[in-house]
Amino acid sequence: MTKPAEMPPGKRRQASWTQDPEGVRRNILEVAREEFVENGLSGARVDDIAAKTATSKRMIYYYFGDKEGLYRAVLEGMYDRIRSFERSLDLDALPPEEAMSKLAEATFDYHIENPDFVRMVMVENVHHARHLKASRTIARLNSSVVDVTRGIYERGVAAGLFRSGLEPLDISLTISALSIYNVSHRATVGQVFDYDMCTPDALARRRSMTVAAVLGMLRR
Amino acid sequence: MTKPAEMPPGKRRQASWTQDPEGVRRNILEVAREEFVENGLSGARVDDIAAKTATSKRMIYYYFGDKEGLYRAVLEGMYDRIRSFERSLDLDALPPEEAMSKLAEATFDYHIENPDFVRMVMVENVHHARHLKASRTIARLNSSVVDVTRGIYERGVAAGLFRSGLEPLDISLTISALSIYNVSHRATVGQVFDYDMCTPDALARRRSMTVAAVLGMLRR
DNA sequence: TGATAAATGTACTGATTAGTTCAATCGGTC
DNA sequence: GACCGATTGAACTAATCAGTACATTTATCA
Repeated sequence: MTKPAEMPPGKRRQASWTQDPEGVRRNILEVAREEFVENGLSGARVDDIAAKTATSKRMIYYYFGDKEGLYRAVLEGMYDRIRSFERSLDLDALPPEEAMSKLAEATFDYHIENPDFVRMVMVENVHHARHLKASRTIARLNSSVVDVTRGIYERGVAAGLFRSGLEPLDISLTISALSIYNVSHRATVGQVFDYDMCTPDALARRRSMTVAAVLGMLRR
Repeated sequence: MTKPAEMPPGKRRQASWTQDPEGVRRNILEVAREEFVENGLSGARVDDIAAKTATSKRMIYYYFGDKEGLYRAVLEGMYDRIRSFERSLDLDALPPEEAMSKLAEATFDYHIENPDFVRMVMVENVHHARHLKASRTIARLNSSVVDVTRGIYERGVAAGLFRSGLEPLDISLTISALSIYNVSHRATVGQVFDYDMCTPDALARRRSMTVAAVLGMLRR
């Protein structure tokens, strides 16, 4: 009760400590996410990550092997999250146009609320998705959103509301493009056009324009 | 006439050399563009750039001061190019819907044909547009495209073709989002959905969907 | 309780990397 | 043809950084 009580919580235990593999792992992953999202893979520093951790650099290598292993683990975690978001979508009960609107809005909102994911995907694209390729967990766990989109689209075509001949995947990609852009290009757009896409007002506009664009593209 | 004739053009002059400031500058910028586009700012190596140059590392620092100065110069060059593309647009003679289609298509094509620019903008966004901010040349030389868009949009509204109340800038951003995505996210989409957005077929589809989305969003 | 494996801390190292030093050479000019 | 600023080359350096060696502590279980 002499020293431990005054420890800044989460940092610097010395004489005695208790094992907590899962906690250490989580802690490292959290810090690493912030650093990779902020600085990219090559910009992030293992020493900086370690310093912001409750543990030491040693542990990073113990659990994740090397810097890229850590990066991959962060990436996988983020894809896990969005996959579970996609699985949570349940739009079968709604009429086609409404379902498609809700799908676009939910996707839009997800990206606004998860800028870290958007930035990580950007970083990964700069690296030509090399680490995505290397990850068994992620590869080929793909199409849940596309299936949702296909379902809605086909109902819409059957109901005579949507024009036929479109690829569901293309529809998904259009929604994705319009959703991601607000986050991914916020900085350059902000600078070049002196316009912040992420104020509540701007977001409301861009959100409704996204829905309008998607539905406009589908209607016959 | 003894040595110079057999020099691999652009590399390794030694005993004697001829001054060519502009050539050296251009050469460095070209190589640097490739490297920054491929590896990002922190991923690019000054030594690698120098090695691929017809000149030496010394010259990089002589002309550009430091790594960031070189990066900024590359960035500025790319924005110069797209600004001149934007100025070249002349759509006033066309009826509003056709003009808007052509604008969307031209923007789409520009990004497909200039993946380096798209990637550089991505990199810059990862850095929160810090270098764009620092560049006098680029800052505030903005809105030419938006002016073009506004012109077309207002003609369309006046003609009763487009619904009113939209922001021209938002229309520009929608076109931009749909155009950039194909290049910027080619790698991750390719991996996650096992789909190459940049085959001729895929591009044709995405191009026409982009036009459909933009017009669909504008029509009343 | 003692042996063993898992988890952790401390201190170090070899390589890489941005940036520099110093001097040589070129292209004009007077 | 000598002088001077602009341009260039080759080798060097100080700092940074990913990764490691080695020792120590904790938990588990027989």
